[in-house]
Amino acid sequence: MHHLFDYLRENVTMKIATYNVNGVNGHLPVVLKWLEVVQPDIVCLQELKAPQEKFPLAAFSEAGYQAIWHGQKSWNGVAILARNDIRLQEITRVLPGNPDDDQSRYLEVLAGPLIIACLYLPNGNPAPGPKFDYKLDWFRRLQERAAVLLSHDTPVVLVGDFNVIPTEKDVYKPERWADDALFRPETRAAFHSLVQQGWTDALRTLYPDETIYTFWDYFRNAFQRNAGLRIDHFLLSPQLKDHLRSGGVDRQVRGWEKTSDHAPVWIELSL
DNA sequence: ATGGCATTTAAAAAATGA
Repeated sequence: MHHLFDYLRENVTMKIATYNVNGVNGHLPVVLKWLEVVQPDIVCLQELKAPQEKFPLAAFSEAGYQAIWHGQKSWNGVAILARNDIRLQEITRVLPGNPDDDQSRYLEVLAGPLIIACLYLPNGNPAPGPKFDYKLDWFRRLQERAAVLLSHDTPVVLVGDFNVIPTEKDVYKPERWADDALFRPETRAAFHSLVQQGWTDALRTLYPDETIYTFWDYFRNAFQRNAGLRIDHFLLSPQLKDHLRSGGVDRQVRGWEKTSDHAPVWIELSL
């Protein structure tokens, strides 16, 4: 009976979403409304801005989701939600390589047939400086972990807020961002080098030439002017490349009241 | 070059973000 159930469930489309919520409690009504409308199977959240004990588990349970989360007081924090019929199991909540790193920015789980690594890469501003050094070192550690993940047979999705504008196409005014930690050559090189391991940038692959933004800052009517950035990404391991069916940005959510400065991004995989 | 806005923490103003 269980085998039959697994067989049936694994031959459907799985919708995976990522959303930097900029405060999971401050923006909880928006997150819940979006979940109800979109009903993704798996959701990666970043910037919880909540300590471990203040994660709103009850609200997500009521919405039909189980959760694993790694909170932190004031800043950072990542979580993975999965619909209740999906087997969800933590692998690690630490990005290896720096025992002194106490920032909650990485969570890796087994979710059904997939490994999902939910990440919130450091912003890195101002650059140059110690924060930029931390960003690049975090990137180095991520690339090491990503290589390990690629060496396994299980398909992997690296997903979250990378705080990287990969190309000039991904920012409304590239010249304004030349010295920013999200767009500096070192940052773009690190992202490019990661992708070159064999990952597929899902949204860019689906829409090679279109303007795709996932973030609009709160200032100067950035959303209304479409002055945005593409910094939230899905990277797919080689096994998943031919299973990518669709993807997009839920732009409308950015227009809601009391909303995050990011919009949710999603893909559909046929498994 | 700066600041525009928003969140959290915690009780005013600072730190952080991108």
